[in-house]
Amino acid sequence: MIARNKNKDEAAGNKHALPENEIASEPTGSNVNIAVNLRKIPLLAQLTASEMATVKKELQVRRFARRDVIIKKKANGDHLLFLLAGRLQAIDMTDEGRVIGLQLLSAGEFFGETTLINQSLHTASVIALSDVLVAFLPRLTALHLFTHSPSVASQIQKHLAQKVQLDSKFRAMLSISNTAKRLSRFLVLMKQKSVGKQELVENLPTHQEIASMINTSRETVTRTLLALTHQGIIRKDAHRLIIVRPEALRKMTKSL
Amino acid sequence: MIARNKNKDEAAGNKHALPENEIASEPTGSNVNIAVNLRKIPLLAQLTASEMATVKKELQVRRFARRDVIIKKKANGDHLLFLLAGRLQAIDMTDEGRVIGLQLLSAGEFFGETTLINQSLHTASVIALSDVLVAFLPRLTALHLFTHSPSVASQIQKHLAQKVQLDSKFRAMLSISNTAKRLSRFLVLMKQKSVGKQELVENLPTHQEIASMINTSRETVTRTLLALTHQGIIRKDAHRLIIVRPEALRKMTKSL
DNA sequence: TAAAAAATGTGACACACATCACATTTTGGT
DNA sequence: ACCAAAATGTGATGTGTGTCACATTTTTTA
Repeated sequence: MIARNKNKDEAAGNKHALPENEIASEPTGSNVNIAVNLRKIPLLAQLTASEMATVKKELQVRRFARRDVIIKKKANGDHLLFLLAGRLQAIDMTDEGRVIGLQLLSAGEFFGETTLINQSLHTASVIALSDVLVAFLPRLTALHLFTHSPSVASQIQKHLAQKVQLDSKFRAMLSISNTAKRLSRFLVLMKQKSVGKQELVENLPTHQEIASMINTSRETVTRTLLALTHQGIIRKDAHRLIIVRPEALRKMTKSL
Repeated sequence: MIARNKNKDEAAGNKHALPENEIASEPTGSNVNIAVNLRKIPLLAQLTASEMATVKKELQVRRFARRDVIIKKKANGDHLLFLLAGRLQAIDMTDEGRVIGLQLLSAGEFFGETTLINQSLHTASVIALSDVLVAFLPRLTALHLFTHSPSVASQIQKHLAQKVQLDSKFRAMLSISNTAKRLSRFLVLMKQKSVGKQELVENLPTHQEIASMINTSRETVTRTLLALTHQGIIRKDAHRLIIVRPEALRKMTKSL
């Protein structure tokens, strides 16, 4: 099942493979000095002036290139991280070395929070899908906010609860045996806005990335997407996917 | 893939199928009047005397029989629930009607919390694997504790963070292509205590239940478990499974 | 804007495992 | 202690889709 990276198709995925030996606790990436508008980060938007000042003082911004590793699995959770610009993906690896896509992150979102809360090691790696800007907030400051800032505490609680529910939807999706149905369900979960009767998926991941998230092969994603296009259910346009007939797609996920 | 319940083997699973039409918001099950020792529920153990009094007043205990439905997917989240005795399973269904096992719950654990926090509808159903005793705490009281009791707030935060991390482990497990490896990984995730060099899985679910959690068929679970037994890696004894050679099992999950 | 690297598209083939259809054993209810 | 119902065990068979091996197109990078 699914490619092992000896195949030409996958080889690329391993070029920036995570070096197992080097335990990075010091964040890598190049420091940049830019003014961050903290009010634009939802989690921090409602901090008091004094909290805001502390955060501003301790926040460090770093730039990473596409394919760089921002968090390495099993490393310590020293910081809460904010994605200021670009796109990230949380991944794990099977023991055969195949990538398992866990989560896609967009600007404004934060990550690394569960590791801080549990005082555990990172359970997944995070890599850059594009050039990115990431802000690092030291562990103790972040934990203090988690417990002492009512606005942050409540947001974290909601955020985690939502993540748990989303994960259970993903689990259900992964349990669909038929690959075409699984992909259809994935598209339904991915869709962001609706424009009239049509629905939109912006920033469609590559076939390889999709494959890694829905537990199938790159080729099958290609074939299935083609089939859906021929049936007039979806349409592709640059990096967007338009669900032309959402009902048809949703029906795909059900009836045999 | 995997049985559709027209098969004799699965038919049983559908006998107590969740009736889609009836939207149960009132909890079912028969009321019982027993004194609950709240200090034995970890989440409530550190409440103040006055909080404890309120909870005691509002808590309702109900008894359910094996296979009863305690929470129905898409119902409102009106209560936080505590499992006082017995075993529960959170499940979802594929559109073909196959059961997807999401989580096993044992005495002392609570559930229904994400629905309360998100003010959403239940995203999964919960059924009794044995006769059970469940305590119901009304929504508003529970939410009040979540935000106003520091001990509860912090426990909920840790609990959710842990759940998220466990879910990601499960996701990784589900992405293992080889069924035997997947089952081995599942056993590793299930193992509770270690006795000397051997490891224990108490309350081993039925083959059918295991199959529903690791996305395979009941027959394959039977065959694989048999194979592992013949290799002397595991041993079965009543409702326990003994991992005789943990290293061997762990190696199973890796090398091809 | 050329060259290199990713991403996408496509046919052929093999095999892991779901499915089916039973037999046998264990568990649970009365 | 009995009977029914669940759970477990086992062979035969068909097929969905992963794998391989390329061609073609698009995107990056120099």
